Amino acid sequence: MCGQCNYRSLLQAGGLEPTLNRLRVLEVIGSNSSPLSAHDILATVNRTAGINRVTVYRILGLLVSKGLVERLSGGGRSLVYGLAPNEHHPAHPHFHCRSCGALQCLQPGSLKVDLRGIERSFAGEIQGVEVRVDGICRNCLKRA
Amino acid sequence: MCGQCNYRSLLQAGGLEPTLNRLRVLEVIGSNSSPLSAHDILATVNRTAGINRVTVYRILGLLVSKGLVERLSGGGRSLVYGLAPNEHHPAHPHFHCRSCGALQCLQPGSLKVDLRGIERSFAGEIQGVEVRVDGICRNCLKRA
DNA sequence: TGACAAATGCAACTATGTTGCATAATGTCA
DNA sequence: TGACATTATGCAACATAGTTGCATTTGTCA
Ligand SMILES: [Mn+2]
Ligand SMILES: [Mn+2]
Ligand SMILES: [Zn+2]
Ligand SMILES: [Zn+2]
Repeated sequence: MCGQCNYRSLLQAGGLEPTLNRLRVLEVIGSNSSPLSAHDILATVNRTAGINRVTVYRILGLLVSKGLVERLSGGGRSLVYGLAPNEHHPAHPHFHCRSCGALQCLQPGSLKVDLRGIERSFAGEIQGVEVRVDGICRNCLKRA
Repeated sequence: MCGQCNYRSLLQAGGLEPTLNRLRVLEVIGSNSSPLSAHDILATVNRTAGINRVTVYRILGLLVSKGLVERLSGGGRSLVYGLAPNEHHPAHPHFHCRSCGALQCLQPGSLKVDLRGIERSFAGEIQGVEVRVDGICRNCLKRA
């Protein structure tokens, strides 16, 4: 979630024409409190203006390839999309509820990952680390 | 990968009849050096004896629900399956190559995750943490 | 053996994501 | 501005991953 990002500038910084569709997709991702699936992004954008499913997938691919958006495993069958870490948005882990499927952002720094061991012993190039905590969310605990 | 597991006992410990299909699926998972997709498991089991695709999915669901096998995000569209952590198999992170898609197990302990911050601040029940490191593997680096 | 339950197979289906190709919108430059 | 190229979008078809309903087979046990 971000109140400080200028999405038009972000797109231009990534070398992408700031078309209306791209702006809408990026705004939906940026204004949501947790990462969204392509399906949810499509549905949300569609509430204000028509957009094709394939266009959404293509825009998501572009945004990820330019580093504006990160693509994560949602814990289920679909991938989810959130703003990529930047100066306003520190990287952070996510929590996936195995009961209701909800996904939430956890505090940046709430979970420390020490990469030094891998960086020493691993022969490839490390580009990112995804941490997903799984369990039962508070709401589902109450219901049970 | 495991040379020490008695798969038949594992199944029985999980309250599952040790049918041939279940044994074969569990052996394929247990003898591979990295987690496998349902597609790969099906193909491997099929080399020695016929088995239906749906049966494989159902067995995988059972093995996961009984805690014998863990289901992970493979970094792409499909989920992958590996032996669940136990006394012979400490939990460990995985590496996903964005170029060739290969998945490898990393050393247990090569990447330390400190859960204490979350355990203090998070209201739900934490059941597991999945860590996936993404990047370019050694082979793909050489090729480039 | 016969009754019952559990496991498997098969067809059809859903969900998610991709490709090829046509059209529409936009940018470039004379 | 008008011609032309480039880029973005839409649409249909396809591909892949996973699920469901229901019939058949296999196993358990009295
Ligand atoms: Mn987040
Ligand atoms: Mn592993
Ligand atoms: Zn929940
Ligand atoms: Zn590779």
